[in-house]
Amino acid sequence: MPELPEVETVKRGLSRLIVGKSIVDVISDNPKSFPNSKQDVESFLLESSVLSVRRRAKVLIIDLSTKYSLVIHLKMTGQLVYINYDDIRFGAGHPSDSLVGKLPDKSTRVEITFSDKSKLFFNDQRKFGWMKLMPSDEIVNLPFMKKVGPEPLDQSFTSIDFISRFRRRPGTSIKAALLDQSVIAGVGNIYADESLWGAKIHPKRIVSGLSDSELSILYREVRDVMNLSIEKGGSTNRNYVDAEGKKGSYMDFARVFRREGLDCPRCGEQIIKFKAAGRGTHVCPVCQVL
DNA sequence: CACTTGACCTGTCCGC
DNA sequence: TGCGGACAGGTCAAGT
Repeated sequence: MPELPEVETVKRGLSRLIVGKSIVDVISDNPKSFPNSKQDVESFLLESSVLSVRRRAKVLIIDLSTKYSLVIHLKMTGQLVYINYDDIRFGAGHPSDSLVGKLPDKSTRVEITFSDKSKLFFNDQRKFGWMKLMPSDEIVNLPFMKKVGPEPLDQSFTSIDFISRFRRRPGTSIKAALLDQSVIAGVGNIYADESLWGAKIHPKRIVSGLSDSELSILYREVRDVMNLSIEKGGSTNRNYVDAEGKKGSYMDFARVFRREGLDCPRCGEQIIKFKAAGRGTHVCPVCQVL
């Protein structure tokens, strides 16, 4: 899933839905998805309550009253879906109504129950994702957190910052650099292709060959595309759903991603697909030249 | 050192 | 309908 806009959408949903709730039970089916000792779970997760939900890059952080946090990476197919059975019984009409009776399913890796009987399901078809319990103040020491680049949507993150970060990777392709989380945080395959199309830059161009002005346009595109996607609730390419099980609609607005064979919305040429930086890559061959 | 490729898993889709 | 292979939103380890 889950690039920055999708994780941000889940974060906003969970902030609204689970802050203040107390955890009373946890079931997990897979040690890779939930690599926590029974002792830690009993001491720091059960009977704790949720203080806040945060996001850094594509990582979600649920802070608990025990000064521990659940650190969660959804990787490709992870979902976090909350269901409040009382809301449904009383006819509050939440989107998650349609999921009642469907979860847990065979992709459910962790099921967290709150004191009001509502539940949070961590589903992950491919089992790449994980949900790790750790002391809140140790999160910054995780290797990923130490190396991850700045948040591109932060107010304080300027085009000057963007350009100087990319200048540190002069020899690589612009698509590989965009996907590299240590350059800037949160861009994945969808938004890399979408923003490169917006900036009229071919994904295989080498960073050193790009002008400051081109990088500055790319900076704006990255931010515009991800802000638009957050507004649309993210992209549901395959598995992604938000905290209430709803799909995101950014794919309806995508200009190149998964649109191979269709017309470029700018010039009408057919979109093509090939492999770049090891990933399926979508390009308008007229707007984006090597 | 900088950069690229393979592995981690399961499910789906496409061609034979 | 069945089967093999390619491919899928991310990140790390191992390779060049």
